Amino acid sequence: MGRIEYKQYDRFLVAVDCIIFGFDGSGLKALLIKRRIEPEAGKWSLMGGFAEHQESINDAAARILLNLTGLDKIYMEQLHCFGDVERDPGGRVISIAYFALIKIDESDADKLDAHQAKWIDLKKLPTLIFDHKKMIKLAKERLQQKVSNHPIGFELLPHKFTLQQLQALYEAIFERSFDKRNFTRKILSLGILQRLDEKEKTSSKKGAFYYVFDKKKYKQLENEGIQLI
Amino acid sequence: MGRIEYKQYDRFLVAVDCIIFGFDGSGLKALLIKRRIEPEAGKWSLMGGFAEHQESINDAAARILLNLTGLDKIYMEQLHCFGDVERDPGGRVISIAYFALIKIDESDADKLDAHQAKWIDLKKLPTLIFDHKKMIKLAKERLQQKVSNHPIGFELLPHKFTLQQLQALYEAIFERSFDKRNFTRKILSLGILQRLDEKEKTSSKKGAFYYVFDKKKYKQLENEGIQLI
DNA sequence: ACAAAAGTGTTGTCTGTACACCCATGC
DNA sequence: GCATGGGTGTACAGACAACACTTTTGT
Repeated sequence: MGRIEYKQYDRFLVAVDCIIFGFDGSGLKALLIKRRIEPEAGKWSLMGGFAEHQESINDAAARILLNLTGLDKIYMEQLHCFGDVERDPGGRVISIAYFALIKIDESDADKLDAHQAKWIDLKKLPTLIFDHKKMIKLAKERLQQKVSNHPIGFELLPHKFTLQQLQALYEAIFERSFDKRNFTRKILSLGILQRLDEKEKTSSKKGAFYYVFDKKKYKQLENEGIQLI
Repeated sequence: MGRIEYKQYDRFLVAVDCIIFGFDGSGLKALLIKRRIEPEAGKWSLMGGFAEHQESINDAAARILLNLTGLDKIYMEQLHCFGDVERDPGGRVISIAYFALIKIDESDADKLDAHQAKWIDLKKLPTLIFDHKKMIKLAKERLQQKVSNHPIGFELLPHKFTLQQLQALYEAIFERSFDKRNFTRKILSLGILQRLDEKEKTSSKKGAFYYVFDKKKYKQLENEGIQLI
């Protein structure tokens, strides 16, 4: 069966835009670039690109993320297809938005520089091209929802982290504070964290234990679903 | 600013496929058609069509739904973009899937006949073309999730309905049974149902009160979020 | 010895769940 | 008067939220 049908229908440019989240200990950040092509060259933008025929849309998203950050095997999830007629003044382009969670210090600094990419706090977003601000807003909502039931927050933290870092992350994502005692009890009761014998000593004299996320224990729980927040 | 850029990139056919849910008192149903174009003509399929340049993707979905059912102003939500390279043997087509909830008796029977459309119980799906079964599976999961927090289930019921119909709907969506007393208490405690003075008398001698969904009261609650299940 | 962050328990309230009987009516 | 589905209450258990003091150790 050849690819001979469907001749008479309109064809579209298909863009992929990536909302890349990171966390540096204080606020939740998105990775933004200075756009290099017209229209709107020089303006703040999400990292994006056009899908190609020989790759799936998911693969296109992975390629674009790799291109900017040098990272692959990253947590990434399709967000939404944005398909308004006038969303891109450069043409009839639909955009499939993806959001990704990366460890902020693992990205390739040279590549980021080459794209003039910056980590920008979600509370201090500049003007963005097209519908990119809407995309980020939706991505943040989806992240909140997802994080409530899945332990994907760990994708944003270093391999080992303290409970305080974890709590700070959740507070940044949900833009609210949690009671330290309740938070600790809840998280530990899930049984998906493993305490190391090592302590983080830079931010206190007593020192705080490091923990690691135990993926195996989580896999066991996954089907029942977990309630984190 | 003309539409002169982006010349060198690949262009895609963009399909829209609609998962149309309905409820007839027993099982949850999806509206399927016999496909009329090659490839795979004559096979069971979701209702779909190609997006056109002068319409948004959302508008395309609404057009396709109207085309099949004669209905507009229907609850419809974008589900996911399916973008695998080989998903459609007829060409490099990406598909944006939408799911819709309609009142099964309000659809236009002549139009359904014209497309050889049938309401098929989700538990008895036939073989479907392409990735359509995957689409339905994902749509059902999304419906469950959405219905847990939003009163969209009412879109599937007649304007006035009994508590038993409502419970049967939820049991069909979640594929489990609920305790009648707990279900009634929970639903009524939300304060979004209004009891009519009228009773449904065909299925019992005592008769069951009709209720209507009170949209205004729901709007007041919407921001807090509601927990239905 | 003191400053600074780490770590830890108890109580009351709310929410979910399990469970069984009387009611109204048409026949 | 009886069969049929309609409608209702209670008690227990688990989850959540509010709340403050002691511990460790580097200086």
